[in-house]
Amino acid sequence: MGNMTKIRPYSHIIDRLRDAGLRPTRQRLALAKILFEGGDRHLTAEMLHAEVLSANVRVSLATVYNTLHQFTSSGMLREIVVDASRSYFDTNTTEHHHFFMEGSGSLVDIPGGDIVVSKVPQVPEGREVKRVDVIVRVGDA
Amino acid sequence: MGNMTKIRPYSHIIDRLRDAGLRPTRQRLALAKILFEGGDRHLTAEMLHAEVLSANVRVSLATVYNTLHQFTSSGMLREIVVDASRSYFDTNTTEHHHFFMEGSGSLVDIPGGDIVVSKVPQVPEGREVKRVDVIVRVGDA
DNA sequence: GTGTTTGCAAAGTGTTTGCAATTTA
DNA sequence: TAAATTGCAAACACTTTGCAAACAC
Repeated sequence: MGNMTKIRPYSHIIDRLRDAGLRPTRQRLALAKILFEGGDRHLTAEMLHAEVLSANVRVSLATVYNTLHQFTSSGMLREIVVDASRSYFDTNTTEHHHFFMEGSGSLVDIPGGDIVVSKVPQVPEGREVKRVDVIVRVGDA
Repeated sequence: MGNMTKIRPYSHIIDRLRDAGLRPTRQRLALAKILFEGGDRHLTAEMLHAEVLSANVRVSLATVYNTLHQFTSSGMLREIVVDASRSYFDTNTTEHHHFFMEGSGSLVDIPGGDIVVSKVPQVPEGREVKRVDVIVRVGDA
């Protein structure tokens, strides 16, 4: 049998977009394919833009930004802030944390269970914890 | 006896600047006074700039940025990233973590011992952990 | 006096926006 | 065809930089 990944149809991506209320346009399909069929990834808008272009799909940077935000709003991506001057988008939306390599500016996942955050103090009255981010900053090699 | 805080001389601030190899200029003194005599604070460059101006000390925004970076390099401040697009500077450089109030964009300290991060996985070979940041993101009231 | 620091205004970065043209359903 | 989406270029917010004038020692 051939490589299942390669002959995988677009239908599941199309369904995912439809479920999020987004029309499966050429641009969104190309971006979703890169984001969701490459395993767990951490990309900035510029990185993703360069990657679509190199796959020979013409998409503007503005559309990349719009799309990343739409995907984030519908829960398909999570935005990660490690560096005050660019946003990373993480395709893994399950509970987990990150190593941040200060030299290369790259992120590496730390599986959810591998870090335990305990004793988080009570949140100021009536408020709700949206998320706990743990970033382990690692120096150069 | 009078209020010790009020009559406290500038000499200790001057010493602190000198120890960091920084000349105690009018601008740096005014900024250091706001930063280090107001307890634990979390300020952006713009916030600090507004505050010096309202204390009637003329300092340019460029100098505020320069000074914040000089203070950070010499360990008097710590930079905190919670929001891609602006940096906060924390006058508390001891081990601790933060609540981030998404509505107001404000930070609240969580004392060092109040959160326990355990089982941080081994860092990729030969690298060193510089810092572990825990940010508890809290929704609006 | 000499080297440091400051302020200004210009430049830089990553990101967002307005709107006409294009595409999807 | 009606509504959604795209791309462009301009606008933005925050931050950095170059350099002459002002300042500290």
